[in-house]
Amino acid sequence: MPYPEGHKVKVRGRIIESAAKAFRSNGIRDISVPFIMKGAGLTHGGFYSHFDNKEQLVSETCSYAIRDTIALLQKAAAQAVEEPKIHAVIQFYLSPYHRDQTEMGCILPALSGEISRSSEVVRQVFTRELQQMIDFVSDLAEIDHSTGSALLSIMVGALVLARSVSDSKLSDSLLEAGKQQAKELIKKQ
Amino acid sequence: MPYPEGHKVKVRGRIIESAAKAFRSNGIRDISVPFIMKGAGLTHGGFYSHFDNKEQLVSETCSYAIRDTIALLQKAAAQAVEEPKIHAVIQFYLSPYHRDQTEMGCILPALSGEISRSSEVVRQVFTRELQQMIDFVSDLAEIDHSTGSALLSIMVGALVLARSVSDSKLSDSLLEAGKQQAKELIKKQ
DNA sequence: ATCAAAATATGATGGTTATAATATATTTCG
DNA sequence: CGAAATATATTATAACCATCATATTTTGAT
Repeated sequence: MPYPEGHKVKVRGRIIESAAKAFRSNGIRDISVPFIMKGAGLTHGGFYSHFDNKEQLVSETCSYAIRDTIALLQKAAAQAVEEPKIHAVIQFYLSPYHRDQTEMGCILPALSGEISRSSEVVRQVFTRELQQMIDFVSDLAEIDHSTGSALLSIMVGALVLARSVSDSKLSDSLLEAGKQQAKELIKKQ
Repeated sequence: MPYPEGHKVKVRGRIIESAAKAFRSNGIRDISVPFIMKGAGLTHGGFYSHFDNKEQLVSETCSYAIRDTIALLQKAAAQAVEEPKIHAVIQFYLSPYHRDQTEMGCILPALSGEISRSSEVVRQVFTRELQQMIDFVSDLAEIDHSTGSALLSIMVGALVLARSVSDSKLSDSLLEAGKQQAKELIKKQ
């Protein structure tokens, strides 16, 4: 059994990380397998010994990236001292920083458009992970899942619009409006 | 001057309509120039006598499609009899019908992900039209533009998530939650 | 009917893509 | 140190794309 224990698993992980970065800032369709492999420090040929095809990578990357996003938001929540944790999450999510750092942030605004046109398999994976995301925000805000869904919707919608707009003032105001109403939405319950 | 008066303008319009349909249900990157031309009843070669390049078509199609969407929502508003017009718009926007008829609906959930990664020119056009959209919903709901932005955000976010999910129950509940909170959001003012 | 202009079609080019087949390099174990 | 196994690289293929150059068709005016 040549090659160190778990070597392949590690490389596979690196490919997924590379894909997650690339997909977040450039979408799925615009990123090629060779480019992803280069990002993992490899050449394109080896790809198919790790994954059956690009679709499988997309599925696994989605799953990874949402879990990664939840971890990121958990960290944001942990930073809260006085304010409610959910406020810290909203504040971070709809910050100019998160808007501009597409490489690291939540995949929902970046990829959900493309996911909606993806294969059943990809969408199934996405569905499972989105549930987790809804659970996370609902629990944190101590609201029911319906309100939690709406909270996530406003966060995703505001961020995706803020990113599409070329006028920075309008972009900022979309974030601000989203933040304000997201907090209102929680209060009501 | 051969060919009827305004012939070229009409054909150009048909190309844009074809592009709007195709982009809405399949995204920009996944739709080729030959495919768009076929949709307009033409072959690919003539494309470049109508547009400088694909980017220019994308810009004009964006502009057209948002104005088209506003018209669609105006029609929905006109249908309202008892309820406030804005309720009718929200009801339509977050309906299963609108979720499933990607070919005709609003382009924001379908394309804003890709727009955010598009060229400055495209994003400028998008910005101008999005402003119109915010004006439209704000005026209709008689709310300020900040609240109007948030209203649009929740509508877009809920629809894009509802479209990405493979479980129809979750999808429906995302729409429902969005509708409910969208209406709450207006009430508060 | 015919002609010239305008619109469209055909065909070609250079690039990129996902994927597969084959070759090479790397590592552990004997 | 050397052999076998496994991971990675190289090269190849077939499809598709945006764009361009050239040919053909369509049309109103003569």
